[in-house]
Amino acid sequence: MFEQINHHVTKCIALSAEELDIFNSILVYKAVPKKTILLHESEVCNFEAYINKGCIRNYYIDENGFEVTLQFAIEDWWVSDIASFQNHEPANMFIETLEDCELLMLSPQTKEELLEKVPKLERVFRLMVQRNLAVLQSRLFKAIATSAQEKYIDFINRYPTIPQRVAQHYIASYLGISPEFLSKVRTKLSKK
Amino acid sequence: MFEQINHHVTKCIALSAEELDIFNSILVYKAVPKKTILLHESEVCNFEAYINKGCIRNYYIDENGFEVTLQFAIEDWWVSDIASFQNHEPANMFIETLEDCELLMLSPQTKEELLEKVPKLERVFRLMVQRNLAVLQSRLFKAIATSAQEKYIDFINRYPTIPQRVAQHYIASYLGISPEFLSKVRTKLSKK
DNA sequence: GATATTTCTTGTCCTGGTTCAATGCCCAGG
DNA sequence: CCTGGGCATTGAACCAGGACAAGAAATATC
Repeated sequence: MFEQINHHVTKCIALSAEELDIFNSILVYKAVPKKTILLHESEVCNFEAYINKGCIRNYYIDENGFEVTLQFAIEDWWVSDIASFQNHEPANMFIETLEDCELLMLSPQTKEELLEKVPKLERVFRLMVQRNLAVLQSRLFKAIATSAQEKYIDFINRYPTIPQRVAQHYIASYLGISPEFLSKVRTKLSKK
Repeated sequence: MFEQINHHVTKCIALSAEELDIFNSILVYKAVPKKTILLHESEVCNFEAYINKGCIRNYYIDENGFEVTLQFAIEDWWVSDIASFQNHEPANMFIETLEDCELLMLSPQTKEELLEKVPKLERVFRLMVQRNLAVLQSRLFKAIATSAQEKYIDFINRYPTIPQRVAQHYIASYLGISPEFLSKVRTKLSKK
């Protein structure tokens, strides 16, 4: 059950067997069916979840009901609303499973406890956030500077397995275009 | 010289006088004239700079020469290409002073040294990155989901001092619209 | 296996924003 | 004091992508 996450963590930093044991003993396993809302806007997010198996998205909704998918997360990713989790403030996004999922969870308390017992992990979490930041930066850039077609091509290159797993209109909401237009882009591309 | 940055850091975490001394002794002061490129794309970023005074922007350029301003940074902010700095990989952005600046700089080596001597700061830097991430998330959302006019109104509410300090076309490139259209949005708003 | 529901496609019309060009403005340098 | 180069503004023509509607395809439900 823990091989995957241990491999994930030890890619960042070397840990002894005891440290890994502490780490694993603190994680809480949870199986969740698909279409479950893990976090609702304006709730405080009380988890950071490592995805052992499954697929999750988090998204915003604006006052007109317009939905923006912020991220798809699959195996070997973490999901959370970090700001809400960290500062115990209400989240401004939703987190929802798209498939049946197996998760390994931390709460604010257990994360605190973990970092106290294995301070080296502080670095792992910082690197995680940083990587996230880099991804988001390049995404913002593309959202602003490129056409719908380029965005879609870039998306399937970067996440080739996602299109087979999630409905197309979610991808449209990730790219910031209408589902109809995504469909048109796709037919245009397939004609080449 | 260090009051400002010390205040900034101790807002996050309590530090003893000795710890602050270590911190300050490691920082390197640097004055830089305006219009200086601090980091050029494809260089490795070797600094994290705290802005004691001045104004800086970082931006991407795509293959067609299209420019996107990722961030304006003023007093009490840090600038860097964190991914490049951390992983010693080539940057994909530029960092440029817009005014004469006074900076307090860390290099990868001195940051490492600092974190070793004052491990508590690890947390400060993580929180910094997290805050950055939260800002970027909400920005991506707005870039995708809102009109040019909304983006501009949101911008001046969030950063009321910036418009007086930087040229308008930089703001347009931050908002992801053309300078001409920003001008039209502004005249429209002023007529109300 | 039939039906209901959700998802995807296709077409038409419409709009927010771009591009290009012309004009005026500000101010830095001689 | 003039002059030249970047900025901002305005207008006209254009286009990428949105909104809406209607049908087709795929999935879920019983």
